[in-house]
Amino acid sequence: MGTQYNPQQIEEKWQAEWENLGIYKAIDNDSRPKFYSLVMFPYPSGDLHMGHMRVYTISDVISRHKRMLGFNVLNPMGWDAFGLPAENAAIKRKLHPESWTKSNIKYMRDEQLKKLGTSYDWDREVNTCDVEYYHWTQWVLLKFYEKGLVYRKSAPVNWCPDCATVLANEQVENGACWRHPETTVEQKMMAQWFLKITAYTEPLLQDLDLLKGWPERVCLMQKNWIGKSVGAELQFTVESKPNVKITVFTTRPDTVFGVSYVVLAPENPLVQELTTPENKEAVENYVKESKLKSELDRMTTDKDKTGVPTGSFVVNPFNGDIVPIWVADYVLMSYGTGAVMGVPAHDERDFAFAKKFNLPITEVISPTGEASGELKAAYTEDGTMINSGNFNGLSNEEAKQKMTDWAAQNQSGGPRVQYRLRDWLISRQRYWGCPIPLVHCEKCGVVPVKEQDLPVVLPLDVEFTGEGGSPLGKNQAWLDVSCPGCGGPARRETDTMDTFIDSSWYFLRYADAKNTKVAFDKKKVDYWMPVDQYVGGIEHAILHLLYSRFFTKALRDCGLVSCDEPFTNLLSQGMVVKHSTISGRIEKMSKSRGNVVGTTDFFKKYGADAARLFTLFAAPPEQELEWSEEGAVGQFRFLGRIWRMVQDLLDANVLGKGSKTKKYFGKTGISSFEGLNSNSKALLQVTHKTIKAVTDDLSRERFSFNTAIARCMELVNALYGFVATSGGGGSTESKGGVAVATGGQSGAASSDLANCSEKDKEVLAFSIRSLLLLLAPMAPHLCEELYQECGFAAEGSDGNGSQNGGATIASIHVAEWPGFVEELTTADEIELVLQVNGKIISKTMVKRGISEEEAKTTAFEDEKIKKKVEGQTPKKVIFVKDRLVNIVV
RNA sequence: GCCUUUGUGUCGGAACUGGUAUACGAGUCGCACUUAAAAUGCGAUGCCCGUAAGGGAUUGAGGGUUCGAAUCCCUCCAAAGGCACCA
Repeated sequence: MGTQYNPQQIEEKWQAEWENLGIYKAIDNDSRPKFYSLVMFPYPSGDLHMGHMRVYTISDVISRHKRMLGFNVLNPMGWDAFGLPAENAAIKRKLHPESWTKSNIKYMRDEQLKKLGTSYDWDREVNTCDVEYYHWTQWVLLKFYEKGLVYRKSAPVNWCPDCATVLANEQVENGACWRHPETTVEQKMMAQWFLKITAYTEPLLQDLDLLKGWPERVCLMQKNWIGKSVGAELQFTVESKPNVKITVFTTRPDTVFGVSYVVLAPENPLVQELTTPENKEAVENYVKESKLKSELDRMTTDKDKTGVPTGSFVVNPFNGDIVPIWVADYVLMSYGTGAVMGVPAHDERDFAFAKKFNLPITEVISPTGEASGELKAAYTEDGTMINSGNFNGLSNEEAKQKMTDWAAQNQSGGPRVQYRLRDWLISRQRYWGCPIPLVHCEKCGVVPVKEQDLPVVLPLDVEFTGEGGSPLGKNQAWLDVSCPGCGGPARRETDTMDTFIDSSWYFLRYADAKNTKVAFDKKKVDYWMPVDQYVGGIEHAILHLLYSRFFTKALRDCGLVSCDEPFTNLLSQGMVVKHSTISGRIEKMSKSRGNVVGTTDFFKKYGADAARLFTLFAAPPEQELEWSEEGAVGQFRFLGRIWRMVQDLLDANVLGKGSKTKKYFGKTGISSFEGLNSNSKALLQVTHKTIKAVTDDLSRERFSFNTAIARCMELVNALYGFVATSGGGGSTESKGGVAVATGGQSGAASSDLANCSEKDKEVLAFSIRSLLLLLAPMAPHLCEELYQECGFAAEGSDGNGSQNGGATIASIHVAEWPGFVEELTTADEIELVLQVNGKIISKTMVKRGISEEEAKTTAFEDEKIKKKVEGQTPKKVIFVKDRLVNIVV
């Protein structure tokens, strides 16, 4: 029997065995309570590193724990396989995107995810670039088309020159492409396909309140992204053209008496119409200049305000004031009405603009109710209305309401809600994506492909030149099609879908992954959905999570699913960072930073269990984790410590098949101190305490894997102490109520254990069994191996059943999660802290559950306390049960 | 500029609803085993004063609430992230 812990010898063996046994298969419509555990599926880029492994480890531990708790667990995996890198690899290395993607998937699945010891139900694997999958992506899009959620419009769009395609607003960060932070996004006017996500703005916003299991910051980010502003629309009639009105949106209708000008965005079509001949040249130049500016330049807040007057004027409907119309690029055409009213006294931007161009500044809200003379800055706080006609004297909050009402009654506007969220631009001028199932007919216009003609298959025989648009546009045979409407000549849409569409419904397909008739069976989806626990990176706080919420609501309205929200609970794990020798800083693990730790080498050297444990132990899941070789080796040592102890006990016939010790325990195992000596009692107590603590740590409220492992380490330390003392060598002393060993050696001593009482050995066996069960979700291979070797597997049977080699092997991963007895989780003696004025003076051992009276008496009898309170009368004595007595003098 | 989060030993981090600050691990040191090293087992280890017994300060800084604050409140400082001319 080898006593060396060698993960290589056990890990692959068990991975194969688990697959054989099929213990990770989810069962549709099972009677057990369901638990849908989901992890954001990866893009098959080719090679996962330890940084990637964190999210899979966390999600896997949750799944395994739930399985042991008796849930019917769905823990699936798949591939977000359409996307640019595949296409770029095709251009660069002359590989077809399909073969490149497929070989990456094979490697990542078989050599990386499986070797991590994950518990996926691979029968439900999905791959978004498989025609069996994207067939249904197209089908879903057609459903949305029927609902009027898909439309084409010509609009200024974000163009990334590096990707050679347009991007959605959500994919633009700081004016640059989300994939190419160095590449400034250009604005282009193009006819593009959009998904009407704005039809769901309010539900998307309101239902954030339902997401109690989401991190607050994610909800907040979505809320900010949706950007609801409640205000009013006000209309200003053009003085020279009474039939032309300028509509502005404002959140501050209360400041309308302070309007000293109105500004149009340079792109506003009214600019041309309202510019007087003498201002024409200046305005045209200004508009031309601002078009040349990049989005990024225009967005910088701290640059000087620019603008030119149009020469026209408008009438303020409230007070009849005549104010000039300006053009300025601080007003954006894409938000609100593309026109704003300028109130310098109460808006910082307007204040800067008015100062620069010497426009009047009229104060209409004052904190004191009196005009404060010359303002040095805009006053944006609340106050009392002044200089505002009939509204004077009101609070500005009241005035907001009353003035909006007034505008509505006088045909000059009314209440209006404005959102920042805009429709989702979904077309991409790229090849490696899901074809859009629409055709362009000369006669009929845009016509959807008939359902029975789906899928529109992406042709594989195309040429990749890397220049001049999508290869689809050059594939004449694919391009030509007869119109589904009139049968006449028509042309396929050459744009493909944004890959975020593929990932907006993949979690539904897992419920019924192999269905060839429909996208998914509604019954199955309704059984599994919503996802009970989703785990993924914070980078998708807006993008993927908002899109998926939208899809779920839209599909619900198509009658295809029943839930309102797809993901009940969300865990956003932190990044894995490591010191980079390139930058000299601690940075996110990535190839370009040269700080990656590969999986294969690590698994070979220390095993997947050690990798998993370190990832879980080094930091709480939401926090950043710094990879450290020493720390990881520490976990390898911990596993070795368990391994050696169990092997020694097996060799000594204290455990395992050769022993007479009881191997099968009920859910709570040994649940009484009866007949135990002090050593066994202490060990049993630590065991129950550990079961309680780990159970609590793994619960959703905490997901505190790091402390769960720490608790297991304490149990192992206690076990070593027990073996040493009970074995004969060394003596025992009590420290904090727990027996600990001093001296003695485990290896030699364990053979002495054979002479221990059966009762002691039973406690030891129970304790070890509990340890293995608690650690099983986190270190699945080692725990399974030792569990089987000890013969704990045949629980419930008479113990003679075939174990290794037989068909009836009961894996630890389907064993029942251990229970505990509350009374046995604490020692009967506790340390009572004695304080004077909140300072610790003394400590003393007392019985657990000591009464207030007794505790106080004990405190006043304590020598150190006596000395401290001597000659003073206690004002107050505070007692906290089983914790402390505090004497206030 | 606005919003959010986080500041605890040499390092990663514990301390759940205010009640023994520094669990667990890493590192370092010592002892045992060994011809030796590694591995392993055992022990020590936040800081200052002290030979010791013991004492003192301490959870980014300062203040407050409380018998008692890492934890609650206020101000400030630092770091990370999000939003950013959104009217």
